[in-house]
Amino acid sequence: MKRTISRVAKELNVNVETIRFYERKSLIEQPPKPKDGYRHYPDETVDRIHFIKRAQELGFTLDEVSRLLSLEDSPCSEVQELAENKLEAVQAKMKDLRRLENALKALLAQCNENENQAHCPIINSLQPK
Amino acid sequence: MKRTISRVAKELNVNVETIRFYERKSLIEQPPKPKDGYRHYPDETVDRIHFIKRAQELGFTLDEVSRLLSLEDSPCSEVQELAENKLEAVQAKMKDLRRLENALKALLAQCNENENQAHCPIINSLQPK
DNA sequence: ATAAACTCCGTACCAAGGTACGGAGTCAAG
DNA sequence: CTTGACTCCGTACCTTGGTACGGAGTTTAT
Repeated sequence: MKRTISRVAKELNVNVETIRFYERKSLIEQPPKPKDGYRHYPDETVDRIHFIKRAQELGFTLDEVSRLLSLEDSPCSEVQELAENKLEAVQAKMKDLRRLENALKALLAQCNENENQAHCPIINSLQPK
Repeated sequence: MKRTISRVAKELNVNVETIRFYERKSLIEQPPKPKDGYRHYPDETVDRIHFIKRAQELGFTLDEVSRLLSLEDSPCSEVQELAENKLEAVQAKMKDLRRLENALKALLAQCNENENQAHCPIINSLQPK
């Protein structure tokens, strides 16, 4: 029995709508519509969606996944470059979050030392002097 | 001379449209429109936008900023709770990014050890076996 | 007094990654 | 053979934090 779109969805634990969305984005190819009946999806499409999902778990956007898919048979170096850029972006984001973490921790520490529970040092720090 | 919206924008280095956007979101109050002429913006509004911008720098969303603004004269504990939640969210996000960082580093290491430059181990790891 | 610059207001649009809806066609089970 | 489930397709909607546009009114500079 042929694989309809909802079978694919079930196999991969994604929504039918998501698959159609990937089709619209040209991340996967829409199988031809048979004279009568429903479209059926080959193994390649299932594999491709799998690929997309794994790449997303690595933090790649769909646009980047699209590039990765186009590099499937390309030399390592091009893929490597994408991965390096992503790594840098991840590290930059972490740096920013560390800044937030430190700022929040400092403010919370001020709260704990605060005698005057009626007025919060966090609010104070946000108000222009 | 009264402060028009573009004066506020210039003072705070934000767009006029952003100020209007905050008005629509009820983060700031729109000053009444005089019988003739333009609205003019009091110091309080400028201070409030300043507050918004600083809170955003701490990672708070506009919805959260809205809550913070409503807590301006509330006991420390409520503000503290918001900040603690934010800190937790920041730390959770960092944890996720560290996972990405490690995964990407591991893949890039495989690339560097890779003899067969024609096929990339990153692509390999994304493809279903 | 007229043109340039600014305000006001409603509405539409942007990214990203989907989700939801509605109507028509199709398929499978009882 | 009918009912319920599924597909197909286009389109609209969601979130977040704004940005852009267009026309009418107003103010300022020359």
